[in-house]
Amino acid sequence: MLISGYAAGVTLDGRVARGERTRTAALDAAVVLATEAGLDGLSLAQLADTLGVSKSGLFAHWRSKEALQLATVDRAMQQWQERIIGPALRAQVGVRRLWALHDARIDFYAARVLPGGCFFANTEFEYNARPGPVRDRLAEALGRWTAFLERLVQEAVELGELPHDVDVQQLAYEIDALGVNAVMRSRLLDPDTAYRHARQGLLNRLRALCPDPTLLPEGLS
Amino acid sequence: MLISGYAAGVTLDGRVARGERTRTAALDAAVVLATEAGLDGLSLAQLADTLGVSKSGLFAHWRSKEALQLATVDRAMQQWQERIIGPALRAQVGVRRLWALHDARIDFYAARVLPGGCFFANTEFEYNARPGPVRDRLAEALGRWTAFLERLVQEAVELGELPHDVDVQQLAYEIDALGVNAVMRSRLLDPDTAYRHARQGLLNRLRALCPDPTLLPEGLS
DNA sequence: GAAATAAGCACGACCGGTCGTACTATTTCT
DNA sequence: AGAAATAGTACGACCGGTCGTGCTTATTTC
Repeated sequence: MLISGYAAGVTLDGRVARGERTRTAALDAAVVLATEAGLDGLSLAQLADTLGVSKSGLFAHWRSKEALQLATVDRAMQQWQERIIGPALRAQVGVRRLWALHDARIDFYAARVLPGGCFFANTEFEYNARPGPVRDRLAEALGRWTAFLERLVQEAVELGELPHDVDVQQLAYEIDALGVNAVMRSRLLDPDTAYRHARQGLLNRLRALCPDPTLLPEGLS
Repeated sequence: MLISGYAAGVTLDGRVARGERTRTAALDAAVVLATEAGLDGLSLAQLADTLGVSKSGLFAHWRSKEALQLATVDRAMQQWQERIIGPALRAQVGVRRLWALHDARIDFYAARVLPGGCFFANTEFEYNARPGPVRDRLAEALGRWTAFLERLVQEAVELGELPHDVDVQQLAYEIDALGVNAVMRSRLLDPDTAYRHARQGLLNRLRALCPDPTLLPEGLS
């Protein structure tokens, strides 16, 4: 949502314009803070204070709070892509990539990159029953994530690393469920137990399904 | 948090006092509204309007918003007990009770008793990173629910309906994860698919573990 | 190369509205 | 009659948002 500023946020000699830098910094901070306080619960004053910027300065970049919220969701998707999906794609396709994805996700939670937990889990529950553009964007993000997970499972099936009669959507659902529950419990109960259960859950599933044990990581417990 | 009113909220002839009735009605409404707007996001004005009562009327029953939030959590636990745990306890102990619990939970979500989804899932994600009495109460609620789930699994093991080497906590974790994910996805994506995956997930697990197929419900798909 | 111009950017002050909360008066039930 | 329950009212703080102004930076002109 670029209201003013250089086109595409770069100067003619290719450097990143000042405004573009503050924009990104603002969104990065917004992702962190919104994960703690909620996407709606985060006040513009709080965000502005954290950035050392005035509230009106934020309105120079986004025409409304909702526009900033949408941009924050997009930024969080980028970060998820870089932090979770990227590493997974560097693993070999198939069961190993599926495991790498799940593992990267749990690692991301365990590293407390976002002290508030998971941006998407938190905001998706927050906007469960709040129709509007933000909810739609979050639903789209969830849909894309689900489709990606299913594709990874599908690839493992097509490689013969998982049985052909496995229910792809079902397995993808269960993997995601393990992760969602992990981030919630890790913030309210014992974190290590939560992470262990999330990892062990997928490991058990793969052990039961995958005929080739060399594709799986060594035992966890 | 009873500030005024008849002791124990009953009159001398045993009827429920007026204030006690409005208190309960207020908490019931608060559970519904907080599930939609968040426990913190719900404003006292909105709650008072819904009840046809003035804001200050609420302060006669609870000294602060936080006190009302804590009472709301307690009320939600009561409802969960009546709606989910109660029906499960009427099923035969063991695998059948475990299934009844999971099934009652999914039914509860599917019936949209709370249009906003699940009170506990929503608020637990909301208070993930907000230390204080409310978060502590929610953590306690989650801990109790977890312990209950684990006890049901344990009972099934002790009855010999599940193998003795099954990881009780792990299985309980996975069952809960299926339910949590179901309520989230049912509000953002296709509800029926979410419920089906949640049910099928446990069914698959039990089919793989339970030596006696007569204890399981008939196939779902 | 320097001066002038224009655009991008951020600021402080301020708006109407709503938040949670307190205090007092009045109605309603026991 | 007296206690309990509720309404009315006011408050200070904070909410999202607007506006006019000045500083900084890039581009153009001389």
